[in-house]
Amino acid sequence: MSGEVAGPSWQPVPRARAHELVIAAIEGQILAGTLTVGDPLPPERDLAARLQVSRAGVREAIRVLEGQGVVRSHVGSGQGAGTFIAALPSTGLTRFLRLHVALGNFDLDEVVESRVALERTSAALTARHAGPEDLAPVTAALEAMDEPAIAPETFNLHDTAFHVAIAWAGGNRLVAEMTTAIRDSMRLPLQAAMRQTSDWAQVCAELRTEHHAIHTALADRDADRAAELTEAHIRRSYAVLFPR
Amino acid sequence: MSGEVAGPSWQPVPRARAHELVIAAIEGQILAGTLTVGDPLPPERDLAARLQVSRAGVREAIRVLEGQGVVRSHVGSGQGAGTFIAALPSTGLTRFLRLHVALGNFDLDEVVESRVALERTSAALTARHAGPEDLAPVTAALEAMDEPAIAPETFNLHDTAFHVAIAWAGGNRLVAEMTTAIRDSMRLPLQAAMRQTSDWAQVCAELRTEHHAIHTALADRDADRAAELTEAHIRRSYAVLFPR
DNA sequence: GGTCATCAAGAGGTCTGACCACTCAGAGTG
DNA sequence: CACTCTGAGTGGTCAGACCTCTTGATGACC
Repeated sequence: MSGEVAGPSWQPVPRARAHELVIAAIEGQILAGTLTVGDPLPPERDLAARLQVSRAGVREAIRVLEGQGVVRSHVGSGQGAGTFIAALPSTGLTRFLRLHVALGNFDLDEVVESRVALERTSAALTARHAGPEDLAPVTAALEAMDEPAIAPETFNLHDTAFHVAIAWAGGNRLVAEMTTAIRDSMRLPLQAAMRQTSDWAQVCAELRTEHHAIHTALADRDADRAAELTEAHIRRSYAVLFPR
Repeated sequence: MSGEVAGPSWQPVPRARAHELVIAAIEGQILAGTLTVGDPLPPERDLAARLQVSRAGVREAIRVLEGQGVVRSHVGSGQGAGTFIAALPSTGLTRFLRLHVALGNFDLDEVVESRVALERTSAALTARHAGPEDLAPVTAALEAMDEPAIAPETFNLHDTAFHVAIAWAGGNRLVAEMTTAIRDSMRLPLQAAMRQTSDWAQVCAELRTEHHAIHTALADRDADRAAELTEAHIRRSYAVLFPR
């Protein structure tokens, strides 16, 4: 309690926990390129022994990385068993957004603005680069929504599929992952809003029309129009479904 | 091995692991709204007893949620000790992107396109909504980069700060978080590229000019110009620093 | 009465060692 | 040759002990 006055600046030492050291070790190998997609991690017991931590610490680290979609574990023996570097970004990102949206860390306006930014890009990319075969899932979702007297739940499902399919057709995986995660995190809130809508048939009809217009723009390879229509569609949807 | 032919469709049962059940339990409380930011979780031992799993399972679940920035643990006793619902989206998102970029799940073009989409939006939002006081950190980063004969590492640091500050000045936390995470995940690759540039002084001067132009557009509250300049700046930077 | 050292309690952090469940490879068997 | 069985190695789970940290109460001392 004495050296506070003008002493040498003591920077707080991190005091890392065991599992954080393990994460850092694995992350280091990944960033260094010595561990790439498909590679196996050593067995938990080995890793624990090598890093001088308990197996519990190793397992906690693996859980965190698994939660981020970086790693994937399989029980069993021989070929295929063990923990491997994976490429499953969706798993982690979706839960991440779902929880933080639910916690109110991001409110509706922010989500809408983000969706607009990402999906404008998706739409433009898809219009420019996607051929008819890439548009097949988009078309399929579009037609599924044309079912007469469709229930909000079903519609919402295909609606999600429609937007997600456009995102992936654009060929940009990062944009697509973020779009998927955001749209997915909004599925339940959107569904609740749809169920509370007074005139569902009317709303449904409008959404259908807008979807068809977007689809046409994509098929016409008109990037600007597709982007504009997508932005208008998203903004209008939220305005209708979440009136203030 | 007999009932395969036209038997009743057996859907695979999930076989969830213990920690996943714990996550689901906590996530359920969050989605239901009974657990919000600042609330404490029961002590690990209690939670384990209530959910009928071992403490290890509870700890693995908490680690996953901590990795996503949903929860935060503090040792000790009394007020302030324990595990709490938190709102730290950055922590998780940054590592997520850093690792997946390193793993090559997202390549450079995809990252650039995403940055353009997000930062165009940030720039426009900032130009529209931010007052001079919100622009202070942007200005500070700008001036820090004007230091003559600045080292690439230092420049890169302030460059990151500049773009991140714009993102936050826009007032959209989701866009800002994603922008921060992406920019941060590119810091090391960018730094490496800057160090390898043949004519650093020249590149540096160009980047400075573009930054100043963006700053002026923001101060002028010209959203369209700010967005256009930002897009051009990002695309040009990558074209110069990562020539093919 | 105030101030300070001390200590107990309660929280997370760690480790150990055991056992279970699953899966594959290969030995053994008809 | 085909099938079955078994062993071994992997992650999954658990129980229990102990450590460290932090707080708040206790009580001695001034």
